[in-house]
Amino acid sequence: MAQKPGIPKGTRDFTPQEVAKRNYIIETVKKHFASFGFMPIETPSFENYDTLMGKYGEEGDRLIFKILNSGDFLSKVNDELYAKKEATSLTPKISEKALRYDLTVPFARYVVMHQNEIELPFKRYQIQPVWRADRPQKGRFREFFQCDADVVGSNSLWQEVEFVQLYDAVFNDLGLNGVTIKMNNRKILSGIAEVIGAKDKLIDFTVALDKLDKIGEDGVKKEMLEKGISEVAIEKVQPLFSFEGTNVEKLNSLDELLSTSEEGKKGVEELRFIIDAIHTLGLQQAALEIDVTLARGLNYYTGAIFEVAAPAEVPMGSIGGGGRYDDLTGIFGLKNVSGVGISFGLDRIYLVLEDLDLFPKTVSETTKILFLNFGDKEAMYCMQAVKKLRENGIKAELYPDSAKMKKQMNYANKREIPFVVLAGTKEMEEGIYTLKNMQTGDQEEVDANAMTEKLTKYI
RNA sequence: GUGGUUGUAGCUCAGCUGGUUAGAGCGCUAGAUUGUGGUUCUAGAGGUCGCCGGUUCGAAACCGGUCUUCCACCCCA
Repeated sequence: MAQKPGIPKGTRDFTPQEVAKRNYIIETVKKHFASFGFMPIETPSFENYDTLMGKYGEEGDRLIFKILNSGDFLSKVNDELYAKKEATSLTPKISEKALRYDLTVPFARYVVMHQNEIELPFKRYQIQPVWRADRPQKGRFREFFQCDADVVGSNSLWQEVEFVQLYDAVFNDLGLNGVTIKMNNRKILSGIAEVIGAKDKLIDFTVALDKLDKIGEDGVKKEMLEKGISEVAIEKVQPLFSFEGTNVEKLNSLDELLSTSEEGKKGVEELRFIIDAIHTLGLQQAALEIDVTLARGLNYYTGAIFEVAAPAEVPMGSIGGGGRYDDLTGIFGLKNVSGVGISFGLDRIYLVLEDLDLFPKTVSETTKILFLNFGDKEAMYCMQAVKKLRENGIKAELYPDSAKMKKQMNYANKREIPFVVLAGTKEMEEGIYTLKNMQTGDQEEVDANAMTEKLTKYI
């Protein structure tokens, strides 16, 4: 009985054309990572259950794919626990491995495990798939790639400055104009919460504020009230709802708003340093913008927060993000090591480039020249030329079967191969090849050397 | 995890308030064309109507469940 083929939801197959385009993005990102001094590492696709759980909040725990233990895993569960049918307490008993959820936590684990062989500050990049048991929708998959660059072991704000430049360099190279690099600082958010007397509600406060552009001022206020933030407190942050102006103007208003908060002032100072530096150094095409509503990844970011928005004309969420975490390795026992990093969302960048038709036409080009097959004798004659072309770096191939000419020509056509060669008895006698240009339809008789030269020039 | 949406030929989709033999375009195969592709013409192959169950004399169509697609929420790249 034939099985109906399928793949799990939220996963995808990639065609040769898609792989070529994805590789183009990956190669571009890698090139710039390397030019900024980052070195590649790789970590296993699954980690110990305990390494991942509890690192991404309650929501994150739910979205981690757990791997069932091998063997008769249920036999070791006691009846009482089993009878409770409670996933949170049962899961750790039947699973001790889980699929990688992001690249940051495995990196923190890596740093701690390899601390004696690492030279600080350590700059690494990592391009690997991650998995989330999320419900898929546009630009959201259950298996997707992250491209991360992080530095650990340096508190210097120059790192943040470098990351802004790195974002700019990559998106500029990809020809993606009009991206906005949004920046915020956890200390500013803390400061605001402190000033309005809602320090204990920092997370609720920022999650609500983060939705400003989505649900509007009234929606945010409503949510804040529901979360138990007082009306008086909300009144104090009124300026945030209409936070306009240049970056410098925003910094000045923040200074004023946060004058009574030490932590808040520190945050503004950090942000000012980065903005000033970028202002002096300049960016090629990206816009750098302070966005006080930015609150992503709040579970571990402690300083800078980055997020990259696609050009306004594309309906797509963030295509990159990152931030600073002062003590990420602390949970694995290595204290006082600060890290800062950014991530590129490969799958979403792909969709944006596709949408704007920004992939170079050459990325998916394959074989340049196809030799038609008229029989074994002729094929052998062709293979000699094929070999020579390949030695000269030209992608060439012979049609494997002595099929009808129409079929072979059609094959070349479908694959958009620009040249075909017809070589039969006549050509073999004269030691030449009939070279046909598939675009113009022109044909000419050339010897192997002339053909190689012509193809080399064509490329 | 919550709410909605989608599924018919390889692909994109028709298919009337349930009615007997489920269609189109594109693609595919063959021929017109024995060493010349794209265009044209002719013929042909190809479907458990996502899956399971129910209602009915009768289900692609109605109902329930399930899987899948896409969307919103939650959250996030």
